[in-house]
Amino acid sequence: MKAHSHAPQRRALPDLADRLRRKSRKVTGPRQAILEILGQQAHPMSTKEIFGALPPGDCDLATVYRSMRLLESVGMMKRFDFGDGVARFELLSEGDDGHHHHLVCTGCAEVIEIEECFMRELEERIAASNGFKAVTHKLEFFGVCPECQQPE
Amino acid sequence: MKAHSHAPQRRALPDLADRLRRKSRKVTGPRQAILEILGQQAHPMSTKEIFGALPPGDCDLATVYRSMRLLESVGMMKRFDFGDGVARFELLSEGDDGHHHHLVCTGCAEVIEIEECFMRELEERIAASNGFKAVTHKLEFFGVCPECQQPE
DNA sequence: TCTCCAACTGCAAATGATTTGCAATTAGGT
DNA sequence: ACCTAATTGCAAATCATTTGCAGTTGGAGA
Repeated sequence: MKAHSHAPQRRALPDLADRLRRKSRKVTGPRQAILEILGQQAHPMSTKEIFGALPPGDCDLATVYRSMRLLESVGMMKRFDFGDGVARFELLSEGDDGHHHHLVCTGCAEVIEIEECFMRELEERIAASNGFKAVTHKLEFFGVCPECQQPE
Repeated sequence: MKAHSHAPQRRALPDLADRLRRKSRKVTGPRQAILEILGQQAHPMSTKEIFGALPPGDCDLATVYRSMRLLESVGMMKRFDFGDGVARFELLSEGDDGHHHHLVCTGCAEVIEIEECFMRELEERIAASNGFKAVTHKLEFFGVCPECQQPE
C-alpha cells in the first residue's frame, strides 16, 4: 500500500461549507460522512464501496450517487475511470486539480498512484497539430502486480 | 475526416474464416456483415451504431454484442473506451495490434486518430519501479475541435 | 429564535448498456 | 446428406446510475 496523504482532514469541513455555500447548496449529514470516508482512503473508491463504508442505514445509495456528482461539481472530488464500468472517486485536497494516473493490477485490482504526469507537452503538441483547444487526457495503466505474478 | 485505410477488405473474409476455424466457431451472416460495416468505417463504432448500419431485420442486437466479443477474442476487433459508458470498436488489419489513441472532441464527438504512441518506455519505467509485469495502458485525449470552437 | 422555501433525502421505478436463458436454427466436419 | 455443437432471436435479467415524487430539513432572513 502506497503512502499518500490525501486528507488535510481538518480543513475538509470548513472547505466543504464554503464551496457549497457559494452554490447555495447545503452541508448535510451524508455529504460530511462521505468526505469523512474518502478522507481516510488513499485510493479511489467506487460509489458502492463508499456506500458500504457508511454507517448502515445512514443514507440511501441514490443519495451517495447524487452526492458524488455534487462534490465533483464543486471541485472536491475527482472521478476516475478504470474501464470496468464503475466510477471511482478520490478526495481532492485544496488547490489540487487531482491530475494523476494509476497503475491497476489486472489480477487483484490493487491500485498504485503514479505521481508524475509526462503528458503536458504531449497534450500541447496534439492540440496544436489538430487545431484543438482545451485538450486533456485520460490515462491509466494496467498490469500484473508482484503478488499476482506468483502462480500460487 | 482523417484518412485512415482500415480495411484490406479483400483479405477480411478468408482471415475471418481462418481465425474462427481455429476455435471451431462458425462464419455466419451477422459476423460477415459486421466485418463489412467496420471495414468501411475509419473510426470506432459503438455496437448500436453497427447494429444501425446493418440491413434492417438482418440480425438481433444481442447477436451484435455477442459477435463483437467473439471478434475481439479472435483478435479481429479492438475495443476502445471513451469514458461515456459505450464500447467502441475498430477492425484490426492483420498483424496489427491496434494500439493507438484518439483525440475526441467534447463538443461534437469527432474522433481523430493519433498514430504515434510515446508510451512504451514510460510503461517500462512504471513496470520496473513498481514490480509489475505486462504493463499496458489506456490513453485517450479530449478537447474542443476547430468547428466547435466557433461560437456558431 | 422562528419562518419559510429551496435544497435534500428515501424509495421505488426508470434508464441504458450489455448479458443471458432457452428453444429453434444452421454451419461445416465426417 | 447427417449430426451436433455453435448460433441466433427474443425476452427477461443484470448492473451502474439516474430520476420522479412526496415528505424532510438546513440556513438565510425577519
